[in-house]
Amino acid sequence: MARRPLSLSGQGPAIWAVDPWSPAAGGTRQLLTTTERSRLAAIASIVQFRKGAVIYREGDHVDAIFNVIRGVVTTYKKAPNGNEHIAAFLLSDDLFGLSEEGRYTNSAKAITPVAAYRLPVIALRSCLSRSAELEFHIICKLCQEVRQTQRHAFLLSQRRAVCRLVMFLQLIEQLQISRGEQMDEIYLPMDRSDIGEYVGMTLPAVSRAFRSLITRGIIKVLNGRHVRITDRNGFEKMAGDSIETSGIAQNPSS
Amino acid sequence: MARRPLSLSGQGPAIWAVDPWSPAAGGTRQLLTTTERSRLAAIASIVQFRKGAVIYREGDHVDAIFNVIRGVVTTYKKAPNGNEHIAAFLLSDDLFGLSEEGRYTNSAKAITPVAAYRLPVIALRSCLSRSAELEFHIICKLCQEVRQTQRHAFLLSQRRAVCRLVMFLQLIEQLQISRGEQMDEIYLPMDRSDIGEYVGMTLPAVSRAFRSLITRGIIKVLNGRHVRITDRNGFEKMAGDSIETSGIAQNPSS
DNA sequence: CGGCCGGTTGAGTACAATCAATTCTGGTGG
DNA sequence: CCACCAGAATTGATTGTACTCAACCGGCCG
Repeated sequence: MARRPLSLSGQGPAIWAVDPWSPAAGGTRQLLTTTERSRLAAIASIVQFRKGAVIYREGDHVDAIFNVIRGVVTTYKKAPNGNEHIAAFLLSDDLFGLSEEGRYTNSAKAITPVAAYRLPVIALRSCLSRSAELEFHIICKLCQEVRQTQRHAFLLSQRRAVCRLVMFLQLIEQLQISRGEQMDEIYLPMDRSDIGEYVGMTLPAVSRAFRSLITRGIIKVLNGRHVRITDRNGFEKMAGDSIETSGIAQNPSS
Repeated sequence: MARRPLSLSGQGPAIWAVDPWSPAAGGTRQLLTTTERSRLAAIASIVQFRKGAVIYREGDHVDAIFNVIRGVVTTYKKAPNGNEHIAAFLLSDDLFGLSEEGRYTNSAKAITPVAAYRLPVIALRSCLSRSAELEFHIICKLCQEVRQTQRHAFLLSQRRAVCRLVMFLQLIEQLQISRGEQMDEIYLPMDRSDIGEYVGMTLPAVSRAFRSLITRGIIKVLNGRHVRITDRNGFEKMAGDSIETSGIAQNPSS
């Protein structure tokens, strides 16, 4: 909430993504050059939000987009029946503030304490129009965004609950690996309810799916938020099974 | 399949989308100027596909992206259990060929006869790097893409089948309205099976959901592919209900 | 006419939603 | 330090919905 002029934190806005076209150009990395970052810093301010704070609401007039520095943000939408659906988790170096005809298409809230750059669209647009290079980097990030959202949709299309949960864990793990964080265990910055709203199941169902994986010896959960995969093979298998509840290896006929 | 040098069909590649930031700048419209289109035409070739033809496969090396001229394309992914999941339906003036590190992230196939521009990425990149304006239009289109994919995910997060189907019909209707096609009835260019793979249900379930809407007098189906909404009010209601099977108007307490 | 394909319908079952009770956990104050 | 509380998370019992498998229909083409 507290908005203050850009101080000396970081080197300016940052975008973490992968070039869609260069084969394996170092995988995911920082796309912006230092000059681009400082140019963006010139138009940005830093904003901070407490855990739980709503950053904007669906339908609000858009005058800025955001770039996460620290913490976790979710974008979400209320279903007509009252359920909330989480569209995405945004981590550091992610962008958020997607809009349509000048209105935000989702609401956004901080699920941890958050610091972010606030980039006014007017200034940003003129900044973009002067640099094809910078725009190209935005294009790369947007492609990343589309891929991520497609993976989310793919996850949601799975019928079995455990399967959805496993794919979710894979998603988060992939995210953390690409950011170079610890690879031996998965850290979940969100609570069970958030997970449920993301994977399209109720809170009890999330809990049961976790239990199912634990009793099968596939994962181990430490503080509720630290997950360690104890049976990588079974884990991957779990992502794509239809009915085979236990290991009753039914022959893949046809 | 038949690739031939660009002839005199159309005025070159086209992109149909909405500027995310200008409030109601004419809604969805043609983003590219005629000079941009002819500049792209210079590097494009026209390709055609028969109904059912696979255009590329997930994991193939990427050397071009595509811009639909006529017909309908789907991008899809095979689930580990064998189910196919449709990520998107692409219509005229849409782009497809999303990739990651030089590999297509989905497969693509024509579900009707299709004509498309084929834009080699190498040429396209150098074309983009010379025009910030053009890149900005691509950015707008990508934002559109993200929104559309988020709507898809939102649809998939709904639990009731009829609800998903109604949201699907709304999606298609919205698409056709924004393109200025006939608004009195919805035309479905895809078959029931495709619908099922998009909305995450089995073919019988799709059929039953249609029947449910028909017997309730909410829609009327003509040739299987032409849908007319006879009870707009009930239709919208249907999009967001939890259990209320019939019209047992239970008071919206709280 | 017979087969094939897209689509519909029917019966039984499995999975997750619902509602509700209970445990666990972290934080607060006595 | 412990009792207490509130919120998060787990577990239990029941019900409903959509999946599965299978039969059936209607149009189209050979």
